[in-house]
Amino acid sequence: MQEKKTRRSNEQRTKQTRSALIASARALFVEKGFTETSTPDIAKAAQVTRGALYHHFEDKTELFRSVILAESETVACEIEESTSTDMTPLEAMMEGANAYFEAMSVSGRPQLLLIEGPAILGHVEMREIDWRTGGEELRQGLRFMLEGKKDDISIAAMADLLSAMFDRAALAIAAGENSGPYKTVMNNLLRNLME
Amino acid sequence: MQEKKTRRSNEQRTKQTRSALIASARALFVEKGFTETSTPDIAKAAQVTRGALYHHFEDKTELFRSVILAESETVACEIEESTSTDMTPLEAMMEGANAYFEAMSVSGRPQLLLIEGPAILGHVEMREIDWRTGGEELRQGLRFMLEGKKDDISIAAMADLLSAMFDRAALAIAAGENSGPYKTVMNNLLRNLME
DNA sequence: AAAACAACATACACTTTGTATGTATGTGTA
DNA sequence: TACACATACATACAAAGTGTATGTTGTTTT
Repeated sequence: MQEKKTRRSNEQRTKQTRSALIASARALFVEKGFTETSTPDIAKAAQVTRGALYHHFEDKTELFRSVILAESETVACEIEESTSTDMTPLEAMMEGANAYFEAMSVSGRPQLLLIEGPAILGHVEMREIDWRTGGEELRQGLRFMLEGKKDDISIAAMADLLSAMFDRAALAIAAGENSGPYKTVMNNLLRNLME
Repeated sequence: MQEKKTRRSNEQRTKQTRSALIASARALFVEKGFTETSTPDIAKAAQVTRGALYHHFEDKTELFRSVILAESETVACEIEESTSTDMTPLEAMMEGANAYFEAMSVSGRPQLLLIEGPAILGHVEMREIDWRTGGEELRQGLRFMLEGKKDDISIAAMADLLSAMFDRAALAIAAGENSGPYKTVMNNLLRNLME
């Protein structure tokens, strides 16, 4: 009759608790935003106590950071998997763009990565995370496509501006706008960059 | 000897108190962000009590909204004043672009309008505010420039994406990046849209 | 098995928010 | 001018949330 909870190694305990917290936090952050989400609620949803939360994360912001990092890495992986080495730079760009939109169509991602993230962690840190997780590929692609035509500074700026458009498109689509026009405009723009 | 505070009409009292609160709130929101700014601090800075704050604003968010609206309208005005009716659409666009960057170089504006705003008020409301205060002019300009070449839907999408680039450029510049490359890329892009 | 450590749990002190209620100052009217 | 009323503000309070300090249970090490 006694509910002897299965014996778990510390490693397992940590992994499971952290996962549960990150998953529950993600859901609540998406639903109500960072500030409107309380640590008691997160703990409740993850079926642990606040003590566990504060044992594994320095504070609420640190937990948020973990959520963002996980989300960001997922997106980066999905983009990377969509492209292969035997594509032309343009093909890779186009495929990457599609993969990005696909990845960002997962519920809550635009909100987390493009709205809450910059507000809570700051635009500068979010930009760094972006670069580490996928944004660099965009710059690489541009570099190939514009070899010799532009200096590196301009290419960096262009990559930044381009990714701003991708982000805005993802947000608009998430907000209910028709995806067609946005995707068309983006595709045309990429193509025009090649000439 | 007694500090008889000058008799003020209710209209004056309201105007002064609200102004003081909005000004102090703006400064603190820029300095520490919305969530990290407390209403006691705002009231202290404005030299009124929290009672006054909650008398004039429904809650902290409503005060924030007022700050954002004021800021947004200022930017819109500065852009509008920069253009005149005797310019070609392209000229007006270019001038408007310059005016935007100029306006967004005021300390705290990118943070308020592009980061905190979307997070606190939501991306959808911020987009509406944007349209009411200046964003519409961008769409108008595009419509002129692309008369007949594109349908209205595409033009709306393009305007949105274009403004996303402007915003990102403003943020990058505010974050310390060199403004040159960003402005150059934006100018070239606008020019290329004309052909 | 005992000590040591990691993973939690509980209790508390503090801050913050919004509201409810009280006071003062200005305003319309007789 | 005096009174009634409305508006602007002040104070007090209840509820909720954050992070920390300290206690307890489970796991690992020796």
